[in-house]
Amino acid sequence: MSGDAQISRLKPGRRTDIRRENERAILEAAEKVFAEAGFGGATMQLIADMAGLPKANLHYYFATKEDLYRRVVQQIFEIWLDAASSFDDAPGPVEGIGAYIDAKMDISRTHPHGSKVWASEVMHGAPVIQDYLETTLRDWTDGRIAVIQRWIDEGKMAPINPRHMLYMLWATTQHYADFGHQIQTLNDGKPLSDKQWREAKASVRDMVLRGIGAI
Amino acid sequence: MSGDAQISRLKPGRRTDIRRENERAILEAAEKVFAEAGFGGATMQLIADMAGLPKANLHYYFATKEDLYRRVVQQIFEIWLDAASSFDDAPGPVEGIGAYIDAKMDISRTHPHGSKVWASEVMHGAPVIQDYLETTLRDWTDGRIAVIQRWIDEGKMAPINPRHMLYMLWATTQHYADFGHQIQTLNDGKPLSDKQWREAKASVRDMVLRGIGAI
DNA sequence: ATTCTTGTTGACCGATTGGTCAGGTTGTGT
DNA sequence: ACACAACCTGACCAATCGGTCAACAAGAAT
Repeated sequence: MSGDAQISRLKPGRRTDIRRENERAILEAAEKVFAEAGFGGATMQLIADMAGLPKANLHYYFATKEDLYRRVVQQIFEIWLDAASSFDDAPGPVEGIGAYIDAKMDISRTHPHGSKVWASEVMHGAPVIQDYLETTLRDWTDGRIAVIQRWIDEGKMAPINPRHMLYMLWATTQHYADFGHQIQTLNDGKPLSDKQWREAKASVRDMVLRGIGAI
Repeated sequence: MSGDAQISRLKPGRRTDIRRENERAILEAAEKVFAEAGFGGATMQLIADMAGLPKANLHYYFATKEDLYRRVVQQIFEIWLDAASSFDDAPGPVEGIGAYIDAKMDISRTHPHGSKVWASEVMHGAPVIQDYLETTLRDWTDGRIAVIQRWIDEGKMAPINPRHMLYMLWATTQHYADFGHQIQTLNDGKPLSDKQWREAKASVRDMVLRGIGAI
């Protein structure tokens, strides 16, 4: 994951920059292609074309198609985990869950491709990130359920089932990324405007917070 | 779509039965394979094996892979449209939306594969059912939004945005099918029991109905 | 019994795929 | 100037794919 910080650090180095830039371009292109075509439908040639590199060059940086795919999936998972920090250090559900919804809605807008790749991965049985689900995600989920249960016990929200609340939250926020095309079609074929996104965020936040009796 | 009701109807006919049974077996296998591997990852050979037929026989009933895929997508869409009738003839949101949630949750349990195929299709830009989104789905959505708006005007629920309420409803109910694997992993690797499904349905219904101020 | 339609299938084909590799170029340290 | 490592890439390959086809088997109609 991270272990190359010793060799030749006199200058930022053009060589290092080349590697970093090419890997970034490949990952960006791969995220888009995997999202739009799925793992099976994506081709290394298409990713290469979109990244502006010859196909053989992709295999210089990423050994196999699966390695590249794995990196893309890990990327969105880490982004989501970072956003989850909104949950901590909150005095109650209105602040904690409200901030979490805002963060996840923002990610759905800024990283729609990653969200789709994750959804596709899970739908296909999570062949490459099953261990993440069983360790990191499970631990995170259990921790937040405990926090929510405490808020319930303190009378700060209705006695709902915390687990199903999390599912509703995940489902609703990610829906704006995963089903973005359907939403756009129902919006006269135009992407949601800034104003419409603000209304979407406010609607989701209000409905969820009212649904769990926090407001 | 439907136009063979004239020729040779003396008996139910073994030939007709063969065709119906084979098409059914192929569609069932295809739904599963498309859901688990995506359109690009699915192979006609795999579908044939699962249906218990030689591959060449698939092309006798369905000309191309895309034709077969199209039929699978149309199937789940019609099932959802049928369930949407729960919405009509309801005196208020508690009955109408409550029944709709129940129906969609039941479908997520009984037809998880179809739901995944639909999700995958939409995520990839709806290449084969774009016209359905622009016609049937749009009309249906506009109609229900009008009903919901009427309920709001009659003071039967809070003045939420009907469109975003529908999105939350679709997202949450279909999440139990599309992300069933993730839910199962977080349930100690075991599928939801009958009791857990009842609790899921009740949780979703309660949170949504409370979220829109109907209870 | 003969004819015709429907259903069945192994063998095959062109196209595309992920991945390899040899031989090249470019930048870096000495 | 030299050597070395990192980077680049056209050409190539075995495997797999969707789809075709000719030959055949089985019911139905006459």
